[in-house]
Amino acid sequence: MPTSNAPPEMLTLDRMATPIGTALLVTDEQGVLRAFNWTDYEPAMLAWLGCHYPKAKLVEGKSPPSVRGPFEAYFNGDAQALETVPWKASGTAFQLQVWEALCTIPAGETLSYAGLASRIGRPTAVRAVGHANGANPVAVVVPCHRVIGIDGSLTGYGGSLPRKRWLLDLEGATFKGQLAG
Amino acid sequence: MPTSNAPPEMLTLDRMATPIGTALLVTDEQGVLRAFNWTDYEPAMLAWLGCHYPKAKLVEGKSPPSVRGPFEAYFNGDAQALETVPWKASGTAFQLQVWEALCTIPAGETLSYAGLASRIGRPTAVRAVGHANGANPVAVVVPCHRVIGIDGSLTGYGGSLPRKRWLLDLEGATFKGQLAG
DNA sequence: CGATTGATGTCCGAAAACCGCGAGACTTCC
DNA sequence: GGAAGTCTCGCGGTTTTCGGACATCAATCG
Repeated sequence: MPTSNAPPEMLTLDRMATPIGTALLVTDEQGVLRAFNWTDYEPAMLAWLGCHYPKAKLVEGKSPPSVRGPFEAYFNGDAQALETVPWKASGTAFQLQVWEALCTIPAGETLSYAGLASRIGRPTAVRAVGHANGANPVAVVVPCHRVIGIDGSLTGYGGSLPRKRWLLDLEGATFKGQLAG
Repeated sequence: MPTSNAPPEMLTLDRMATPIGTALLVTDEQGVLRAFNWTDYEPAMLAWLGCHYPKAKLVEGKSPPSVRGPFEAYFNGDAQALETVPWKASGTAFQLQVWEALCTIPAGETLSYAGLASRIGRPTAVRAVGHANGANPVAVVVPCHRVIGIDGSLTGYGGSLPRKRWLLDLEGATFKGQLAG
């Protein structure tokens, strides 16, 4: 099966209710996840899509079960469910390197920005890693929320810190500022 | 016939001997001229192609007769021959405006930079017009060589001044510094 | 212990430089 | 005189450069 590297011609936008807001799932013709976000960032996401996939038509519709299913399982508490979701991201070589490294952090664990920087062989590029982290278009599936400050504090998250806290709680990770019990 | 506005996927590079050097003709799948230059600027032209048509594959081959024929006629002395050659250029709105205005200068005539600026409705944008003139990717067909200083001197030409002089001579234009007779 | 600084990739906006010009003021040299 | 050259400056789109801001962290210095 010849997997095309050409940019997608059509993208499907699905909406899914979650405990932390309505999620937006964007998949291509092959059912590969191309973008993920929450509705409060919908304009920004649409702009990003227009910039990175200028020729793609965006239509509303359901994502395939191979994508939608794992998301439903995840938000029902199955922290590993998203590992099977196929994704493809558009970015610079450095960003792709960071995003792939993110996927090596298992659910339930966390890593510091410095640790992530070391893991891609550039121990000093800490801030650059943080920036690349924030540019991740397929949040949650590429688990940028598992990166926290070296002292265990949550520092930042594009989808708002409460969501980062909620996701890490669901995955059973430990971090600073966590509610006791 | 649906004429696609999409960037070309394949470009054909042809070489043609002329009295002023070997010319490079670049045409797309529809036989539309996309670039023209001389071999002494080949690296620069290839770089330009790579920048403006990043996805196009460049192959050596003959241009279609609808392009090659007029060029041969032109260099044999038929000054009007190139008016039928289809061309398409990639540039800013301002540049496109300048390049189309250039095509209103008939063979055998010249126009000053200031005159060209007035003709597009921006009488003070003289240097900008000169700059856009120099960025013309389809030289000779879009006759940027017919623009000269207000005092009749040749000023500049991307393909070197001797070529500008030769082209204007072929077209029967008058200008400063012309050989008597 | 608090404040400061340096390293790093990417993006973005502002600012400056670049010119295939032309007009006007001056100088030169018959 | 005056024709032709030189200098200076303003013009404006494009390109290049530069500086700051960041989802950080460790080292340094009072």
